[in-house]
Amino acid sequence: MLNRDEALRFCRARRAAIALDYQNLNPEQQKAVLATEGPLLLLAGAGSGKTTVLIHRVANLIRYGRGSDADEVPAWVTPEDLAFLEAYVQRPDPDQKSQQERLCRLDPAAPWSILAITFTNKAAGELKDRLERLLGPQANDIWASTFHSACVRILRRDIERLGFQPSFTIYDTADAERVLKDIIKEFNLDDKTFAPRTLLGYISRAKDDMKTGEQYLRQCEKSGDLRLQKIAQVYAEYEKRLKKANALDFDDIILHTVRLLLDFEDVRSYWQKKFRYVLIDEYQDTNHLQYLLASTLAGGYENICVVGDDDQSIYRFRGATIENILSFESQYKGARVIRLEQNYRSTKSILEASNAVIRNNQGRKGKELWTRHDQGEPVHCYTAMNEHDEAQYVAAQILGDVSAGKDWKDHAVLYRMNAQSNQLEQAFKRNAIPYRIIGGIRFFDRAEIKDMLAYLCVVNFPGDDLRLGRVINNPPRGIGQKTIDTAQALAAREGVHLWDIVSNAGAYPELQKSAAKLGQFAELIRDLRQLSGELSLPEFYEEVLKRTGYVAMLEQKHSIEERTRLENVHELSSSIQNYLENAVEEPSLAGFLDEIALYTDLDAQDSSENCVVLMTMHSAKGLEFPVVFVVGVEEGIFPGIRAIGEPEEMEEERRLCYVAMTRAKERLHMTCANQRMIFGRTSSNRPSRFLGEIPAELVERGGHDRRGGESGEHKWQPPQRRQRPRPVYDRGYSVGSGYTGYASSSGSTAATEQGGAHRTLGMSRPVAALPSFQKGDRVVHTAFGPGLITGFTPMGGDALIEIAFDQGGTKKLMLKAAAQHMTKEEAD
DNA sequence: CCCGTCGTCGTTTTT
DNA sequence: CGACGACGGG
Repeated sequence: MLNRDEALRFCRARRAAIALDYQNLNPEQQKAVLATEGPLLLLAGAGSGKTTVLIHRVANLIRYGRGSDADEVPAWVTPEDLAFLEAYVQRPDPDQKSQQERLCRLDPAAPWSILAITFTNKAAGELKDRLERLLGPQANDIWASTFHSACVRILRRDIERLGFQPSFTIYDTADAERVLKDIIKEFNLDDKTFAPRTLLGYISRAKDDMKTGEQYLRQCEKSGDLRLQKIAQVYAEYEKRLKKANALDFDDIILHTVRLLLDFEDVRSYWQKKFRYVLIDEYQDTNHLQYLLASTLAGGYENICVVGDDDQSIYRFRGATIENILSFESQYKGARVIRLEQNYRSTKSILEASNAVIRNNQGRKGKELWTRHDQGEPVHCYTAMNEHDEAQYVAAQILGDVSAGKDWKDHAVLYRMNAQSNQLEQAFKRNAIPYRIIGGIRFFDRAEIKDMLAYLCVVNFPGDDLRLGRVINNPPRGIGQKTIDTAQALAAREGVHLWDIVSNAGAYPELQKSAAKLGQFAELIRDLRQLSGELSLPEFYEEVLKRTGYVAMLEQKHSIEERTRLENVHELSSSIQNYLENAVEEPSLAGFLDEIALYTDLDAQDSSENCVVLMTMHSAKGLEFPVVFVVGVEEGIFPGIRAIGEPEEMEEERRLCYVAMTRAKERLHMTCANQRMIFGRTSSNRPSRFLGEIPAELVERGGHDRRGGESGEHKWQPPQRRQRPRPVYDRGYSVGSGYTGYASSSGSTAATEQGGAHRTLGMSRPVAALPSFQKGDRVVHTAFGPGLITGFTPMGGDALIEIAFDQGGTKKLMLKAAAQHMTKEEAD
């Protein structure tokens, strides 16, 4: 037993000894790792090493428990131990490491008692991976997951208390909108004043407020607003239908979990006892409900650590409330706050410019990032004549960088709206720049994939009226809308599922005409249900493809579209394979559907692919690139038209600007255009106010500045640039060399190009229809004449091909674009 | 019942 | 410009 003074010294030495494990972290980061107990707010600026801290913090909990943050000493500690530890801190000896660990450990946390919540599956996956690398297999027991998957795990266990079957299905946004649309139709409401999407927003907000349909209705009745009352009625009906279908939408997953925890003391205390440490990442993106969930789960030990950056809150439009982070300290009295302000990512110029912009916001905690990095280049602001010129500038800069030794993948182009990507794509195709678009249509959002999943859902649970309605006449079985309406009306009247009517159609005189067809369909589903019990999942899926006639339907047609769909449908079986390989529990159809519902993004993007990346500024959050282009920085676009005159919205746009700018490590370009065509209309916007907020001395201007004459007529050139392979920009993009002549013809045809107009290059398994050229083919190009394909590199949904032309040397082209101008040379 | 044409209306996104 | 939904002819 130590005396008081010795105990104090022991604690100090213990903390210092533990800190030795984290010497590569800066003092603030170390503090965050070592502060294990009680509520902690970690304000982590962009590029401040947040994830590293999170990982080490978890590791510390598992290795040392609360050893670094406690002022108590185990009774078995002797003065000799104290002496040992103090000496160890002075001169660490690797041979004595295990002795040090034994002395420093205090209630080490079991992996399963740690809950680490992130927003995306990707982030959760990365967290798990890095933890496993650091801690070994025990990391698998850590609950590192998204809000939604953690809640589903909780709900599968206890949701019966709320009157749902544990086998509930999950409705995605499209499903939810479908249900709303049906209700709107049934209620005879105008779908313009009651747009499903808008209604879903109201419902979402009501849920965030923890209002049931009934409660919301009562609240709206008091308000006297007729439209709100209608909306509340729709919500009540929506709630009823989901309950009947045993379905939960994304909001319900959180809402019902919170209900479960609040209303059932035993459930609550079970989970509160289980989770000794709760960590929430991206806290600035949480909504009220998620706050409730987190604080309730952490309500036992109150060891809650939230990590976030109020300046990077960009999801207000989907319910995130910056209040959660701003008021954390008042929610948790005695909460510790640690600021991570050292930035390890960007140059001084980029950081100072970003700081200057965000400083114009009112509602923020206040935080100034700094770096040890060099000043670097100024921020390059280029004023283009139009969007075409803008895209060409970006392309030319990238070509310059690459010839100076940079990789394609060192570049990212960020825009406000997906619609802005088109011109950039064209420019990249013209200049043979391999690129990849992130976002847009995703694999699991494709119609054919949703169709197949709907079949699986119906087989899993025929009472799934929504999915049944989707597949009943798809492929066409002669079951028309009228029949479906009749059956639906019958189901509503009798209070049963659509399936109950369909599978027993003969009993209803109203369905006399289509009874045979309905019977056939019912038979199909019954057969499949039987098979699902007998076959393995992949075998079963093959049967579904065959027996539903879906594949046959696609095989009949021969357009590129159908070929692509066919491939996608087959591709789904690799998702099944993937599920089987990674399944934690006994794999099942229900388990697969569960996973799919929440893991829209199963196959993470392959970041090793050497491509320029194009994405929205929103998608760029959390990423970094040596060179970043922020395009369309104009009033009306960024900030968007809807934000002008709305101070709150404007601040959100500014935060978005901050996020976009801080993605850049070495060089940041921001561009705007004097004139731009968007949505088929030409408009002329002034440069964004955000540009004006960057101190002039940090900026280098270029391009066609309207006011400053043509001062910066020619764009800035990177100092290290020596030669450029194709001086496309300098010669002007519309007239001149044969190359650009080709470019303009491509520009006009590109819109009709097969497959290319679709965003097949999304995050998920791009199975695009590629024109059938391959390495070794002899081709004739309309602009360059005959040649031989000497290189073929698949890239996203496209491919970069290299062609050695008989005259004029070797050119690199994007296949989809080039195919427009190429034919195979017939063998003679 | 199926497929084609015309007209409308456009942020941002994860689960 | 282009995706998607509402109508009307085959």
